[in-house]
Amino acid sequence: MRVSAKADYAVRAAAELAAVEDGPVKGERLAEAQDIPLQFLEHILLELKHAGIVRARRGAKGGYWLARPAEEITIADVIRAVEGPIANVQSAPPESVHYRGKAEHLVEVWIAVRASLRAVLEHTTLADLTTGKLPKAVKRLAASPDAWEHR
Amino acid sequence: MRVSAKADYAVRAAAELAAVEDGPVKGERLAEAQDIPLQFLEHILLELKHAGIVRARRGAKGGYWLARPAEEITIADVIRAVEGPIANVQSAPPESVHYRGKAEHLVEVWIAVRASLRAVLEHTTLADLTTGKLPKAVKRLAASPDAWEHR
DNA sequence: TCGCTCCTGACCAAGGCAGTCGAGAAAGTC
DNA sequence: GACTTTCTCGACTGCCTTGGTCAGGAGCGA
Repeated sequence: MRVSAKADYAVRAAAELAAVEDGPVKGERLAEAQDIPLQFLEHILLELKHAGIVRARRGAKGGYWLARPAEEITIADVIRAVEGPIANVQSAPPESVHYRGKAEHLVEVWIAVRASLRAVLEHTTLADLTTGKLPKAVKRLAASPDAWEHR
Repeated sequence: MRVSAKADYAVRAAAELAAVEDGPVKGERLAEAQDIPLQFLEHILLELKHAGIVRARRGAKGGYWLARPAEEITIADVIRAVEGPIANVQSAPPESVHYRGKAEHLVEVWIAVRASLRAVLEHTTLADLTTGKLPKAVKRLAASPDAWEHR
């Protein structure tokens, strides 16, 4: 139930890419802008490339750029690219686990958990993130003061 | 973004306890009912005890029982007892991280993620779970057919 | 062909995860 | 008081993930 450094870095780097439209940005610049260890970031960018989220060119004037418009890439896409499926239970998708006894309805709870995560992550795009114009439902969730409380 | 075996086990054991009201249940019976390795389960039950969710007595006729009524214990309580805070980013609470550059609004997204998890987990009690009468919002989330799709 | 930048695999330390083991301490039961 | 039952709890283990670093290679542009 936590967001790994890798996922966090990946989203931040992608956001940075979403904000520039003129040509490739080199890894070094992304690393500086977001304060991410360069060599680690390069691994992450490679995964994003393999997932078809980012493109890259080598050599002078090389760098990375988004493969699709920022409006069409969601945060969920980025996280899945580096972390695999969201909200697995015991490394298996929730719909495939089978509960017995008094825990039968637990599967519905995990499904609901996943659905509510998706509701946030699949509807927020990189464009939303860079402009700050988050979807209304997300804004509403983040607006409540006790969403900011620690517990 | 995954549910650990420990959290899953903890909730299942707690659900099993919620379903009996007559006296203590021994660890062995819980382990069998939910198919959980006994010795591992005992560690988990101990943590639940330290968190004040469960009580225990040793000796013949000993066992475990819920410290409070099942209607007053939420799944979030149980998960926090064994896993710590829900939805941390990089092992720190989301409201304490500071983003720069184009990722500034990311903090709101993580807050929204946490809030939406809480909306499910803090409103579902052990009583809801054993009776199958989940909160309406949770039912609604789990009812959508594509909540069950893999992706 | 030279310099730049990405690409990739190997490696590493620390810590978490999912348990197992074994000795003890309390609570009955006879 | 002996005995059994059951929780308590620390130690230990093997494996995997996390969060990196390092070194070399491969493609690109000039």
